[in-house]
Amino acid sequence: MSDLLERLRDRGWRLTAQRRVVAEVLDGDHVHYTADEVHARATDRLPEIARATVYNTLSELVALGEVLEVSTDGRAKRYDPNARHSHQHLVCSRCGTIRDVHPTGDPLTALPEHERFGFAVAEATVTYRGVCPHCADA
Amino acid sequence: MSDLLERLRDRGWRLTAQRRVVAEVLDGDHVHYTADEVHARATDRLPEIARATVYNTLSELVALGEVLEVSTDGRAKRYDPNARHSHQHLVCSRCGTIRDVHPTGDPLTALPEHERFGFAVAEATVTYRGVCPHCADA
DNA sequence: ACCCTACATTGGACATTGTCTAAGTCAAGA
DNA sequence: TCTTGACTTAGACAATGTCCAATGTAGGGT
Repeated sequence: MSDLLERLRDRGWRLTAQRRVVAEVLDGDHVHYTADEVHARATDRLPEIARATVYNTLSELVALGEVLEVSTDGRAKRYDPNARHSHQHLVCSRCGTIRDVHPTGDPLTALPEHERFGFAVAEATVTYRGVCPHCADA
Repeated sequence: MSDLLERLRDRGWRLTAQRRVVAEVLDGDHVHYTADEVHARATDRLPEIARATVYNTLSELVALGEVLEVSTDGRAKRYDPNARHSHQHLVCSRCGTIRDVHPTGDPLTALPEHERFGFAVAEATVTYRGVCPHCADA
């Protein structure tokens, strides 16, 4: 993620202070912030950044394939900067904590041809749910 | 689904016209309506049913395990009456159409112990995405 | 180094989806 | 039939996301 800004500039992205800050907030693995969480953290570094700019920038990063959009609970979408390594998610059914996980095999192969109904199936996302160790104690 | 109302009455559910209508709308397999779609269809049969009642009734049906809540796109949740047979979903990435599908094997077994991070993993939901035949033509 | 200008940002209104509450209504048991 | 606690209602409110016109600015051209 550290050379993200260079990759984006190479693709003709105009580099503004706002975009830099959003990218910095998402830097680091295993982060799954909502748009408003990104906005709150961005505001720490650039106090007047607008909510709409955060939404715009996140959408662009998703469109460029640099960030994944994850919606595990029907509430706010979360943004996952770990887009370069295929993975799935494990979600705590109590507190909502998310971890990246790596199941074995390719889930696409589990869907037989006669269950595809003529769709050009391109992707399979798996969400595992269970109680995390922290919530199990409480 | 046809004996749903009897099962619910056996569990002490108070049977009102509103609840009956919501259950009737969800009757039939392979239906994946949003709450507002359920409300629109319920209104055809019972013009003054309130939106809140539809939301309440759907939540109760989910809590009772009679209906599944599905959120495939971060937009409105959809309600799936096919809760009695385990299945997954295939979603068109253009038009959002949803089909029930039955992959082979159990996706839970694909998550090794060392990838569970101490979670008591209880469930795995898989969403397949691709372009449906209808959208491929257009 | 300084302009241009196309693209980005801003703030706030608006849209969608879902939740809550207080007051009125009714299903079902006695 | 009466009673009562559960159900329904309407509308305000909350959370999340989108849109727009006005303003600002990054980066190329000179």
